[in-house]
Amino acid sequence: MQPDQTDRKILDLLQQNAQMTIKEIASKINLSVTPVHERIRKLEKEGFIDKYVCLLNRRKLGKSLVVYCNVTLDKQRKESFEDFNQAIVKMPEVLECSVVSGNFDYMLKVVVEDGEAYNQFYQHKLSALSSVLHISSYFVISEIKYTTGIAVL
Amino acid sequence: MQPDQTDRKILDLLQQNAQMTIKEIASKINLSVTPVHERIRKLEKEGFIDKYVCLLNRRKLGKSLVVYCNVTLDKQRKESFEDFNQAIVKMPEVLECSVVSGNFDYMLKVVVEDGEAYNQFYQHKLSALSSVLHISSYFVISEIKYTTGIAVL
DNA sequence: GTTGAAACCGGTTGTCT
DNA sequence: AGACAACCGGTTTCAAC
Repeated sequence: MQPDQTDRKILDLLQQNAQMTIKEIASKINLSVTPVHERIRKLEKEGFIDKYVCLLNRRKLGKSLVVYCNVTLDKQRKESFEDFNQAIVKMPEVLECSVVSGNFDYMLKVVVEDGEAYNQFYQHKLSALSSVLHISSYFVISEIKYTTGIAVL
Repeated sequence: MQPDQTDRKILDLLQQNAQMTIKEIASKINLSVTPVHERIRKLEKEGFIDKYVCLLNRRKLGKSLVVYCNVTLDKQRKESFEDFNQAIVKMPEVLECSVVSGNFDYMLKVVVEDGEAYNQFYQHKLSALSSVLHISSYFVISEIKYTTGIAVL
């Protein structure tokens, strides 16, 4: 079942700030705590809410460099995709990895300390995979926008 | 001041699951609740923790399509970058936008319902910006990995 | 940093409308 | 389905070690 407008309001508030209390949410949408509480439980149980996390400050923790990578695999080897996927999920530097359409196979988002750390990652981890044929790296110079919140209203 | 190993353990647990109680964290790192509580408050106050959010399930909410875009601006106009940045931050479809090095200017991550919705976004919102010279779109076919958690240990 | 206690507040549950 | 009230558990603060 798709969430109604009230549910969507709740989802939107929680994806902006998961620390908001049920009371605060209730007052914002002109309801009492009971229905808000029930709706949240329902949204969690039905899988509309995947998880609650905290977002850390990359820079303050020394992870100053973000790199988007385009990766092309060696399609001669039929096991290339499976091998690559399994290797990628184990790499903590890789935050996002998707198979994409177009003139390369994967789009990656990599977060590391600095250029030197990226060089290490590139040479010894990413290009070291036998399934990888080609990599293009795009270094983030300035982050204009970053949000985990999707449009729900 | 940089967080010590205990702080980093706490940060790692919270970026995996922000609902974990202080009690649970304390038992996992063999400490009592008081110091854990103090460390979390300190990490929040000093800005290592940016915010607490919930991550929604895109698919269940009908946002099935993710597209990475490479955007090139019209550099003849000196106000292009400022115009573009201001427009992008207002677009709820755009979750990530960064200035990057290489043969184009911006990398975007866009989340929409489907191909038709992307077409609408592309034609009427993104390419409608006067500062935009060229756009390349890479449609996500399969999401291999997605996490907001950076390596902190 | 630990323990224990107390106050507080939000989450949780049951009942009523 | 929403409002109200009582209970429970975790958070928060404090004191003493």
